[in-house]
Amino acid sequence: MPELPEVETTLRGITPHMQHQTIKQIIVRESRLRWPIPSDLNHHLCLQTIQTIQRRGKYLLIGFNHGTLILHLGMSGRLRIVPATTLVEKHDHVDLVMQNNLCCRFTDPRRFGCLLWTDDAPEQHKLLRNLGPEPLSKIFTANYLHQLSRHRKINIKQFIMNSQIVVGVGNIYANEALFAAKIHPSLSANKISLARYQLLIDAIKKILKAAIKCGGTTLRDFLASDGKPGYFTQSLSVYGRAGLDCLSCGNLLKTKMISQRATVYCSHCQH
DNA sequence: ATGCGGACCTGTTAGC
DNA sequence: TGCTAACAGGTCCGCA
Repeated sequence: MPELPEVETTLRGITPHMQHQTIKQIIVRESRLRWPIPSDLNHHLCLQTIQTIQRRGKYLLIGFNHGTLILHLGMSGRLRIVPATTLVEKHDHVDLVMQNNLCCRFTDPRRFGCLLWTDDAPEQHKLLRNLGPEPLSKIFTANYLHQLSRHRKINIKQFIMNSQIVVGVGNIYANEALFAAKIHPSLSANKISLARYQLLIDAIKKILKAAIKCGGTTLRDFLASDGKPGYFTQSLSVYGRAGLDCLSCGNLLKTKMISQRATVYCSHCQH
C-alpha cells in the first residue's frame, strides 16, 4: 500500500485527531509484526500526551516527552481514526485509545509493518540512522545523486529505491519517475549524466508532490485514515499499464522484473 | 563497499 | 467450480 505520498496522507489524516491527545490505553491483539511489538508499550504510553506527529521517509513518528513511537505500514498496513467502540475486524492488530474516546487503529494483513518504541532521539534509532535525504528537501539534488552514483553499477531503478540513497521512492513512483525522465530502468547508475539526474530529480519531486495532493495512489486497497481512496491512480503513466500503449509515443509498454519487482517502461521513450 | 537473493506474511487474481 | 501458482505498494539481513 504505502509509499511516501500514502504515508504523508496518513500523517495528515491522523494528526488533527491525535495531536496533544493523552493516551488512555494500548490494546495489542497481535504483536507478531515484522518485529514483535514491545510488551511494555502500555507502561510507556499510558496517560502520556502526544507532543509531535512526524514522518521520516515511510516511518511515522509519534513523539512523547520521554520517547517516540516508531511506526511503519509495511506493504499492507493502514491507520484509521475510529470511535474506540468500533467493531474489531480481522487484522486489526493494535488500538491506540485516546482520552477523546477515539482510537487510532492499526490494521495490517501481511504484518510487514512495525510498531516500536525508542527512549532516545528517533533519528538515532537503528532503523532511521542510515536513511538518505527526504526527496522533497532541498538537499536532494542532481549533484547529490550524481556524486553518490559514480561507482555504483546497480541499475538506476534499484538505486533510487534504496532508502539509504533517498527515502520514500517505492516501486510505483520509481517506475513513474523514470518514465517521466526518459531513463531506462535497467541503466547503470554510474552511466547517467548530471544533466539526466537533474531530469530525474525534477520528475521525482513533481510526481511525489502531485501524488500527495491527490491523497496518494489507490491500486487495490489503500484508504486514507478517513476511509477515502487516493486519486493519483488516474495519473499513473506506466505502473499497472504493461502491454498498453505508451501515453507519449503510442508503442506498447514493456514489463520486466527487476529485483522481483514489476517494472514497466517504454523501450522507445526510455534509454 | 557493493550487490544479490531470501526472508518475513496474507489476500487476490490468473490460469488450468 | 475448485485447486494451485504467481504476484502485491517494503526493506532488512546474511552472504559472496
